[in-house]
Amino acid sequence: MPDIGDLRTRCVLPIGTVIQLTDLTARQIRYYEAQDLVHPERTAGNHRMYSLNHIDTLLEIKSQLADGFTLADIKQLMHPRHREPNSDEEVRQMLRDEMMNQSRLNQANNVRQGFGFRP
Amino acid sequence: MPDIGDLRTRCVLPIGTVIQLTDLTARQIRYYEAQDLVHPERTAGNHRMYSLNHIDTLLEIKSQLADGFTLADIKQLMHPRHREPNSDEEVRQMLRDEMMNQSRLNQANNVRQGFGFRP
DNA sequence: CGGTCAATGTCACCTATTCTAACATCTATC
DNA sequence: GATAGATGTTAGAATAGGTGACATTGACCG
Repeated sequence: MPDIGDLRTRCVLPIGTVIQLTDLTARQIRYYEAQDLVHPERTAGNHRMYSLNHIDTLLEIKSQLADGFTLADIKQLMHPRHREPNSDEEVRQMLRDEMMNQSRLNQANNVRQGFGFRP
Repeated sequence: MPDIGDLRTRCVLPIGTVIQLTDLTARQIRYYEAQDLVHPERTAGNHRMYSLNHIDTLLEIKSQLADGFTLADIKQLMHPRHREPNSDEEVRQMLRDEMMNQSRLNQANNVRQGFGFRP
């Protein structure tokens, strides 16, 4: 009898389902993994399997990308490197740069004024 | 943006996942469907897809089978045919029969005293 | 005991889904 | 225009899943 309680963290969803739930393409999902942003499990046959938390992460990535962030930025935001020299300040600088650098967003459809959090 | 809220009813799990979560075999899962006890959706490519509610149903079936019920019994229990002549009484009689008929359970491992509900 | 039925196992054959790797495209930036 | 980041596309191979048929097991019953 398996433990059904931890469904948020259990990897039960194949990539086809993830495509449906996130509206991302397989290419995108695999690329974000290659960039070290999601880490699905693998079946014995090497097929990726995702959890609901992975879905949330992917939707978050999608949202950040739409806001003009880079995958490298998002990676930093998700895994802040405390204790490493200059890293905190570097991240803050990147965020400041992003907020100043509205060029990407100006061309985009929705011109928003903030990111919901301030460095 | 898909609606992620109704995950209990959304069919997102392939049969391989269902096998893991229920500890049933593919043969059993498909047979219960053939007996009209579960009704998964199908992908465009004809692959079965299950929801969390389907998982619950399958675990319930498994439990009832372990208690000595027949798939036909379980179907009646799940879809009681009200309004049909004698059907209610028939089901009650079946339940009484099951409770009296301990032969199957005696051979089984766990000799239980009740079913949690009484007709 | 031999037959029957419900439930499950197993196998063969076919289709769908996913995998990796490589190359192409598009866009913003320098 | 060259570059880099993000994504599209395609080919070829492997895994996962589908159906259908036949075999097996264990109760039950005359």
